[in-house]
Amino acid sequence: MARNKSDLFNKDEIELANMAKALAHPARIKILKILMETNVCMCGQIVDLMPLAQATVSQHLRELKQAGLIQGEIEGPKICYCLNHDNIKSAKEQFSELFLTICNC
Amino acid sequence: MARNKSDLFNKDEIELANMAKALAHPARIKILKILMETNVCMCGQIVDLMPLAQATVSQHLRELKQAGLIQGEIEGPKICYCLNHDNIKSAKEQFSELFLTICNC
DNA sequence: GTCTTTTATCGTATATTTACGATTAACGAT
DNA sequence: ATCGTTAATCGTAAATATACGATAAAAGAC
Repeated sequence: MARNKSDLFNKDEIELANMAKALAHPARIKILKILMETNVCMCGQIVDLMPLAQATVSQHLRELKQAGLIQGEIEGPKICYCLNHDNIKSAKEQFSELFLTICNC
Repeated sequence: MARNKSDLFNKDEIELANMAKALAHPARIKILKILMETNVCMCGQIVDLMPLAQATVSQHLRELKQAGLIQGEIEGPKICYCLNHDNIKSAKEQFSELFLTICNC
């Protein structure tokens, strides 16, 4: 069983689960906050603000990018990361919908 | 590095990440919806509605319980699971706060 | 061209997650 | 006491996530 998740659960559930997975690590939440609250955008600057090695931060950035929560714009040898507001908005709405469904509050 | 996460990230970030992790699987999202939308509450009934084995569903139930999103009340040999509305409300607020922080929308 | 800076990727080790069948435990009914 | 029923747990296999150092790649500066 469970060879191919897309057969077993509906698309909304899978999408939301993926979004939740992207948020399921404190490092990634912190990165999102850094990108919003500071004018930091480069990987190296983020590394300086995090208790993790450069390779690890890069891996987390990739996951956030894959989830669509951030995007990276190449500026010469550096890359300026920024939040993808459209997709964050969409994620926000997906979570809202879930809580609307499961929370009578 | 990263021996003890609690030293490396702040409590809010870790809590939210844990909540996100609890939601980071379509099976668990589906279980929450089932508990809200149907009058099903027993593990066996949930199994019938899911494409997973009883042991696997039980494992997912345990994770939801650990995260505080559901609770189980023993009724003889069965256990009636139900949503923990207080904690779901709290989770909802945590996510809201995150999106308020990272989304200018 | 070569050097420097920046970030991604590789290789790898460890931990966690996910799934299952089989078994156990708990309890009501007989 | 024995028998069903229900759910948890055990044991295990496979996949994924997390972390790191080392290396590679890309691009501007010289």
